[in-house]
Amino acid sequence: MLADLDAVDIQILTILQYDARMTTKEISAKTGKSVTAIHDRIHRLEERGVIQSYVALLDRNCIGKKLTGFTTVKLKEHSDTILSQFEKEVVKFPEVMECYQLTGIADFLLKVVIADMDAYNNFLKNKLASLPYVGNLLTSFVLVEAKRTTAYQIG
Amino acid sequence: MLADLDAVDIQILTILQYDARMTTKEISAKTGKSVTAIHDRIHRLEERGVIQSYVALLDRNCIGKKLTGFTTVKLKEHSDTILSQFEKEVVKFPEVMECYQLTGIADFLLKVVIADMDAYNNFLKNKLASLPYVGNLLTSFVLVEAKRTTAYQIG
DNA sequence: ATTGAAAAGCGCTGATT
DNA sequence: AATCAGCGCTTTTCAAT
Repeated sequence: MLADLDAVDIQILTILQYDARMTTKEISAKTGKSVTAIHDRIHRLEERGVIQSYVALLDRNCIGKKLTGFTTVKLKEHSDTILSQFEKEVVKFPEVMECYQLTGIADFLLKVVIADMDAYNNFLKNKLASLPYVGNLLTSFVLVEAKRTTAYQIG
Repeated sequence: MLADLDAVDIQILTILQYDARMTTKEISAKTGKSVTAIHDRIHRLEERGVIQSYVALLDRNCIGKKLTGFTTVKLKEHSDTILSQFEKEVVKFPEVMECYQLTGIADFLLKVVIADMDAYNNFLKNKLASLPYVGNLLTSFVLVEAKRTTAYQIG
């Protein structure tokens, strides 16, 4: 599962995490390796699953998602069945961008990205709270997004 | 800021959010529009900032990041200067993937992705807690990542 | 494992309808 | 808007070291 990566692999991954449109030629120039070598390495990184996907990141304001919130969820019961049943249902909501089962005070943490406060309220009342065994809900809203990256520092 | 997008734009954005490597030719086939039309639309979506970037997403297990945690931070004082000073410093840590200023119980929420529990402990003690005006820290660890997507549902 | 060169496909532009 | 043609660049493959 843990892939052993040499310095060139790390360079490639670091570049592609920030700009997936960089050409093999440009990466070749930056690394001092040949175009084919870069091409092969990228191909192997994809095959090994180190690179999972290439995606476009959008500006959420441009598509009318003005509000981000984090909602912690406590369930009323905690059997494996009930936890996984909740998980199975909650991930279907498109507003739920992320869902984590956590240690500590709550059972789940949801990151919700949505149009506005009315929509959030509607999501909580009509969608989330209507799932079975949902107990306490506690929501905090994002005032400032100081940092959000998908790029890991490698090595 | 809010871009008005027609049905074809939404189709394009939806596709590229999941697979940024799809060619204009393929998108053309899926949408029934010409290749040039798709090309122009993508170009305009990039220029308007609707599409912010194209990135590669990695499997964090492959690069040795086994632990994800959420740490809430309360500061001892809450002047604008102190808040923005903290923000400015905390976003420099590469372990901090996301940092939000929140409403409610805490001042900041950090998403931290890191090698293991020892590294997290070290991060908290030697990096985070050493920033000025840091008060209470509360961390929850991710047991299960049930959903994590970068793709918004549009429209 | 890396290289260089050749082949095929894609992005991009401009002209035309 | 769509089609077509054309150029350059990129990807991809192959033979060779």
